[in-house]
Amino acid sequence: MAKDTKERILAAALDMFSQNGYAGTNIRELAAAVGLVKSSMYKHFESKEEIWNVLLDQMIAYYGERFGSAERLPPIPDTLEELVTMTMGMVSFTVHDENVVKTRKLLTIEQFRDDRARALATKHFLTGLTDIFAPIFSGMMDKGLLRRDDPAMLAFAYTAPISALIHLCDREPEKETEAIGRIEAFSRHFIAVYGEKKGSEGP
Amino acid sequence: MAKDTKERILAAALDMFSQNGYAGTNIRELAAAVGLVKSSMYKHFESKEEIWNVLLDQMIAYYGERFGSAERLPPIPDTLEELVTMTMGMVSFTVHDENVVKTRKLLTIEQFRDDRARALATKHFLTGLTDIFAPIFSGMMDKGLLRRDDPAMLAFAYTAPISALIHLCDREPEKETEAIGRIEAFSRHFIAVYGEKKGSEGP
DNA sequence: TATTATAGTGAACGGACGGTCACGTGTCAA
DNA sequence: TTGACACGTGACCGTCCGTTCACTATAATA
Repeated sequence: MAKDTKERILAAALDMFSQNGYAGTNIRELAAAVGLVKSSMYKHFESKEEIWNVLLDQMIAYYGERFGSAERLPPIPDTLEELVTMTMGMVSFTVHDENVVKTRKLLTIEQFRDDRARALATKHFLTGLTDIFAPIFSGMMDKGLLRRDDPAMLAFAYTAPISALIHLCDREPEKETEAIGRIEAFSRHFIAVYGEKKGSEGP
Repeated sequence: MAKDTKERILAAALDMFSQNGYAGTNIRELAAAVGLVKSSMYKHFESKEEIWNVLLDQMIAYYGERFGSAERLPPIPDTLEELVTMTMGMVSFTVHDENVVKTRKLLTIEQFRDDRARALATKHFLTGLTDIFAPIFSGMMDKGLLRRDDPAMLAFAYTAPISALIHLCDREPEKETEAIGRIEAFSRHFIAVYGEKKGSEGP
């Protein structure tokens, strides 16, 4: 119960910051959440702001190694149905993983106060998703599964509505089932609109 | 400089709450922003929390009279191009009107802390938009401008990406021009995909 | 064994916070 | 003229905030 204290503090900070925001969180409660008293916090961090900065460092690093580098990309689906399956798997993860949910809430709350949070929020909510799906859709077009079109535009048209419903899950968890159902319905609508009827395309 | 003080306090509160959040705003600065000293605030509101509640009352009432009641709906476009024009007009308003922008930021920041903010956020960011566009698309289908489909699904597929880019404007105002350009591009993509080539439909 | 580093504590700090109050105005009705 | 009221102020209150510090217990090092 010694060296991991720092990490436990960061975990508690993510929890509390994501719920009450930076300004709405105080060191006493944060310390209590890890079984310490407030003065002990300063053995591990030199200020409340440093906790915030290290937490953001961590989130940025995690995002980078998880989505940033080339070719951690999922495989190109072989059928339209596979796209739906893959999508629902991703959604299920992102909606149920505690740390991912808390990270999203944190970025939502603090995006107007901190520049690094602002930049990471744009990645999480917008560019990151299209960057993942544009190459997928491009590959599916090559396989003749989707009609030829601008992959980036398709990726945007596909991910933005899904992202909106993920935000709904964050905001109103009791609507999660409904939201996930709507995501699947939207995904099927999407393949109905953009999918090619025939799976072949001459050279 | 007497009776409108209350309203000026509310305007300043919207401004500061939307920037720094409820917890990050203090009465002294809020009072100074309207040229008062903090003790004077309590002639108009009995607590900081009451300011918050009245402000939310106001936002809910404004939303209700603006979008809530039946038939404040825009007219059904007669051409696909008109849909683009109408959309861009709405977007321009919602991105440039100071109070609308501040309201959106406030709801974004406080949606996890206050239940009424939570509910209003869902209206602003999700259901309100689809409720406006579903009947529009339904009407356009009747006119043979859009292919027959579920109007609610189309409205969702149309408004969610636009909403995502409006959020981008709120978050990174320097990207506004780019974002608005992308909205128009998306709108044209949408009518290219869902629009009927011929403007007639037999009975 | 003596020394040093680490992790934790309680008490205390100055300052900022939300809120109260006695008081001074100006306005307006009786 | 008087009284009541609305609005604004400076001084002040208790509390909570982030932070510091002298101190202790423990465990590794020499």
